[in-house]
Order: sequence, then structure tokens, then C-alpha cells
Amino acid sequence: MLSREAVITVRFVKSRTSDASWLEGLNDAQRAAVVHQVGPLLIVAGAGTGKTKTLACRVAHLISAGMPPERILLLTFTRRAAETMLDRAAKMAGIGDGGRMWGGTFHAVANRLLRTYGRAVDLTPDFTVMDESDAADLIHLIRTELGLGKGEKRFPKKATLAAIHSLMVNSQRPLREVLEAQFPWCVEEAARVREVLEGYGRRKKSQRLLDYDDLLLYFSALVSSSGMAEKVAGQFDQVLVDEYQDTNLLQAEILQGLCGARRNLTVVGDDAQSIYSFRAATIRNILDFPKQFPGTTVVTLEQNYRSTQPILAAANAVMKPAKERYTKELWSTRKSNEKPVLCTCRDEAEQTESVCAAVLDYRERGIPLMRQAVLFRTGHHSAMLEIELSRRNIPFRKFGGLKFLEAGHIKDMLAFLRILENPHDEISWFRVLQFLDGVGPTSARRIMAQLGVQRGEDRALPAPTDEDSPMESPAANPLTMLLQSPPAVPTAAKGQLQELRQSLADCQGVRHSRKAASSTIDSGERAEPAVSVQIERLRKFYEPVFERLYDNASVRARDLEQLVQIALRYRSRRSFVTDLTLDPPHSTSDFSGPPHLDDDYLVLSTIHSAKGCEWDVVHVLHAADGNIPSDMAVRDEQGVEEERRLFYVALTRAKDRLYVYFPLRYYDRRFGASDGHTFAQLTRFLMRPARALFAEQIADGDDGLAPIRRLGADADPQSRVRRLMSDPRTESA
DNA sequence: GGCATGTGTATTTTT
DNA sequence: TACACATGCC
Repeated sequence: MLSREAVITVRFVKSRTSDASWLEGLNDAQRAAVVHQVGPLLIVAGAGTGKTKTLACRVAHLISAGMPPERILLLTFTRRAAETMLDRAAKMAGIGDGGRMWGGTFHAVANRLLRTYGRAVDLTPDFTVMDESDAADLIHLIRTELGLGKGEKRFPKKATLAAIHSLMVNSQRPLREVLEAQFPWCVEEAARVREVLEGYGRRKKSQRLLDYDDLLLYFSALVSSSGMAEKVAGQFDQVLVDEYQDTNLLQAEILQGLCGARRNLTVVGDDAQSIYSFRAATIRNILDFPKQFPGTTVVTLEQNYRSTQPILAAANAVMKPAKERYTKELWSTRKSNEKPVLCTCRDEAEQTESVCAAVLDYRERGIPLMRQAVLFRTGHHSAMLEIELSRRNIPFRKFGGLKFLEAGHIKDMLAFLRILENPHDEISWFRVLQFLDGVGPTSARRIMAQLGVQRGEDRALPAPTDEDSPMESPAANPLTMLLQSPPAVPTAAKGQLQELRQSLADCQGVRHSRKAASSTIDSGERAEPAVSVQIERLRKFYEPVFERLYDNASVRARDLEQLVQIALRYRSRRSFVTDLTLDPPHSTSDFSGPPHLDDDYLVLSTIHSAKGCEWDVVHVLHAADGNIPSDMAVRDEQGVEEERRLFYVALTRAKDRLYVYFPLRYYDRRFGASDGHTFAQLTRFLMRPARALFAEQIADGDDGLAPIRRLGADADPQSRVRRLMSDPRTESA
């Protein structure tokens, strides 16, 4: 897996030695940020202004000044970003193990701290972390139990309920307010929504499940609890936060607790790139930072090292009408005569055609696919392009959109592992039991009750006393129950049940149906086979189920292989399962043939996932109103403003060349199947004067891309010759 | 009653 | 594509 910023890292490290000469490579503003001494620091870093470099240098500087690496905490948006930065800093500072520094997402750091200090906030260290869809599934379970959704009125669906809950927690606003603001059609049902969510809270607690929001919630509790705050906060002398514009209120609260009175806090961000309000991120965090942390030093980085001046001019023009922001005007010394291109196409097919042609053309001209990217608002915007790319044997990887982890078969496999990890995990049982023939929701519930999956909800967790938590007696463990005294199942499933029990037992490293040791130690500690081995064993049971369940089983089987590959890197099942939910692989290469990682490939990405990345050539698809801005987001001004920033993020990913495509007609699935074509309007963000900064092309005309398009045609003699000469392996990879 | 199966439909962005 | 919902089968 290639780091998005790997290129920069290598280049930088090679040209610098490990003494402090790296300070010389900085401009004045960057240097000021790097050498800042104590107290809160806000670095307002425009797109491409060397933010990563500055942050890494600052860490290196701190270390050179004598700060022990393990007393530095770097919070980032993705784990990869943390790794990249710490790695760079370690090399600059000339220390071998950057591993001693703390780095990761808020969620990952929360997980790590809570495994150690969780007891202080009434949490046993053996909790499992659920992802968003697990949360939705658990909510669904409660929703049906309460008989909701059967009434004559429609009741919010599980995903909606999960979203409501998450927004409420992360924005720390009361339920009613959240409903009124974001889910007005659910206001009437407020009482029942509350009922479901309360049940959800109780269930999580009794089953030791934490969702993403809980991680932050408990983290916050930890750093504000009277006993632990000192201890936890006292571990760190300096806290640095990247992408601060995309943090939420809860995260700001955590920082308050974490930095305590010392307030040695550095935050970096760009208010113009705040694009995660749907996850309750609030632009207020960065705008109000100086108020929240009095005595803040503000440093603004405005020199852009990434893009050519014409690209920046266009991006700035798009941003100009934005209302509240830190004013900054990005500038670059990278001159160019090439304006960004606005390419009007007849329809999506022509857009696809144009992109393919341009991509291939640039490749011919020496820009590898890797240094080009296609960006779009939503995952399915690239559907047609993906088909065309595979038809033409152009390898690509897609970031964002449907994730590996969300695929049903991956969730299936994880469900087994999670039962082994936490035998009270209700959603996993519910999923697994229904693999048995003739077992549906009702039977699954019955069996779960029989096994005692659901602990009494009122029963408190074991008091946080001494080291090893006094687990319930082995007999009360649902997994042990299953192995010792199999529950009644439909006759058709008898054999399957036997297989299931055997597979699970094999993973435990404990002999089937033998009296479990009376030890009170966590059963996971007993000589458990490697995770990859466990997966292989579970497949014995799962394989037939899998083939019955999914009609494209052969394609999906590859993913299971990949899961095994990932598992090989992990020592324990717990860290594997946790890591996978906390830092899921987020690319798919399903359609582009077998993944040769060293091969050149084109990057397709949602704009959200493109954050922090850069490419020589960037193609932005579907720049039509309704797509950008998404018509889901245009109800209020804030929504539109966020879409503006999103578009800005897309434009500022480009270093040398930028293409924005505008298909005149697009297919809108909402309007029937026969002829759902809609005539589109150009995105409102490219009205005058921004539009004037683009060179306009008509894809279909005799000018513009016509010469480029010819290259793609088989009939073109030149391309036929080229094809004959080129290496077949790279050509058809 | 509960399960398998088929049909229609609605799909933002993600730690 | 996956999910909610309706229908027919054990």
C-alpha cells in the first residue's frame, strides 16, 4: 500500500541531512511555526502550503530541543497521515524509532488509552469497537424488538437512527435540536427515537461495545475525570493536531482536557477546506480557537508550493464569495500559461470518453497514471468511468465510496472473529446464526436467548477493582454454552451447526466440549492460533454458506484471500479486529484485475478522500449543479458553503493541469427507468468571474479534445503502431 | 408462525 | 447493490 505522500517524503529526506539544516528549507512563516516555543499555536495553512512539512519539522524541532519522543502526541485524520509525518520527523531529528511518539486518529488514540485506563471511566479493557454499520444493525435489532416500523406511520430507518445518534453525540446538542435541524421529518417520532437510542446505549454497555462516538465520549470523560486527567494529560508535553478544521466539539473538549493548564497545543488547518460537517465537524473550532485558547499565536501560511498560478487563481475565485473565513490569498511562484480547462460534454458517456482519452494522452507524454487522478462528489459518479477503464485495460484504484469492510462477506467473516473476541456481541451472533439453514431472525433470537448472549441490561459491569476482570463463570459465556450444550436447531441445520461449533472451537485453541479451565483469566489468552489460521478454519464452515448467499462468490472470494493477507500482519485477534474497524482499508481494485501494487494505476477518488493529496493532472467529474453542490446539501446556506469548500478542495489538488468536466445531460435514476435524462446546469461555483479563469472546450467539437480523442481510436495508425511496440505486460496489466 | 424468495426502489461525503 | 417490503412455501 502506497502512502499518498510517500513521494514527498522520499524527496525531502534525501535532500536533507539529519542535523538541523532542515530549518533552512522553510519560509519565514513556516519557520515561525516550527520554532514557536510555548502556549497554543494555530497554523492556518492554505492548500499546498507545506503543512505536512511544517508539522513534521516542528516535531523534529521539539525532539532536537530535547523533548522525549514519547511525550509528543500527534492527532491526525487518518492513521496514514500520522505515520507519514512521524516518520519524516524521526528522520529529520535523526532518531531511529519514531515509534515512540504517539500518533494516530482521535479514535485510535482513544482506543489505546482506554485499553489501559478505561477502568477509571467504568470500562473493562476487553471492549470491542463497532463500526457505523454495526451500530446501525444493533439499533435495528432494538427497533424491531420495540415493534417500531410496523405502525401506519413510517419510522426512521436504522441508518437514519444511527446518524441521528452520532450527530447528537458529536455535536453535543440535545436530541430535539438535532431532529429539528437535520431530520425535521422525524420530529414527530422524537419520543420513540429516544426510546430506541436509550435502549441502544444500554445494550452497548452491557455488551461492552463501543461505537466510534463512544470512543470520543469516553476519551473526553477520561481526560476530565478527577483522578485520571492528570495522569493521562501528564504523559504529554506537546499535542499537535492536523486537519483541525474537521474536528468536532467533542474533540475540542478532549483537547481542552488533554492540554490542561500547560496548553502546549499546536493545531493546523484550513478553514477553507472544512468538509466534514455531516460528521459534526464544526468550522467554529478553528475559527474560534484563539478565543477558546487565550494567548494563541496565529501563523498563516499563504505561499503555495503545489499548483501553478492559473490554477490557484481559479481556486481563489471560487472561494472568494465565501462568507466567514480567515482571509488568505494563496500565491505561487509557479508560472504557467495553461489555464485550467472547463470541458463541456454532451453527456456522461462523452465525459467518460474525454477523461480516458486525456489520461492516456498524458501517459503517452510521460506522466504516469499514478500522478493523475479523477475526483468526484459521490462514489457512484465514477461508475461509468470504471467500466470504461476496465474495458480499455487501464488499471485504477478507487478511494472512498464502498469500502472493503462494508462488503457483506467481509462482515460475515469478522462476525465470527468478534464472537470469539467478545462472546456477548449480539449483532455478530445474530448474523452468524442466520447462516444456518432454516434459521431466520426469530430462531436466531431464540437461540441467542438460550445461549445467554444478552446479559441482563440492568446488571452492572464488574466493578473496576483489581487487575484481571472477574469474568462471569465460564458456563455463562455464550460461546462456551454453544460448544458444551448445542442449542436446538431445525433438522436441516444439524450438520451445519456441528461444523460451526468445530470451526469456532478450532479457533479458540481449546478442546471442544471439555470442561473449561476454572481460571478467571480471559480465555483469549490461551494459545490461540494465528488470526490468519483462524480465518482459514472458519472458512471451512463459511465457504458453503458463502456460495449459497452470494451469486458472485468467485469475485468475492478474492476479498477473503485479501483478508487473510492482512491478517498475517497481526499478532492478536483483538488488535486485528480493532484495527480493521478503526483504520479500514479504503480502496477497491476489484474491477481493474489482479492488484499488482508496483504497477502504475490511475487514482479515482471521492473529493473527501482526496483531502491532503496532490497530483500532476486532476480531472474533476460532474461539475453540474445538483452534483456539485449535491442537491442533498443545498437546503441551507451552510450546506452550500460546505460544497463550495469541497469544490475548492478538488481544484487545489492539481499541480500542473486541471480539468473540470460538465456533462450537459445526465442520467438521473430518480426519474423512472426509461428516459431519466435531465438537463443540467453548470455548477453555481463556476459563475462569473470564476468561469473566466478557465479555458473552455467542447468535448464533441472539432477543436478541443478532438486530437486527443483520436489517440484512443483503434483506427489511428499511430496508436496501432504504438500498441505493437509497447510491452504487452504493462499494456494489459 | 416463520423462512426463503422475488420484486421494487433509493443510494453523499467517513473516523 | 443492498435493503425494505410483499408473497408464497414448510
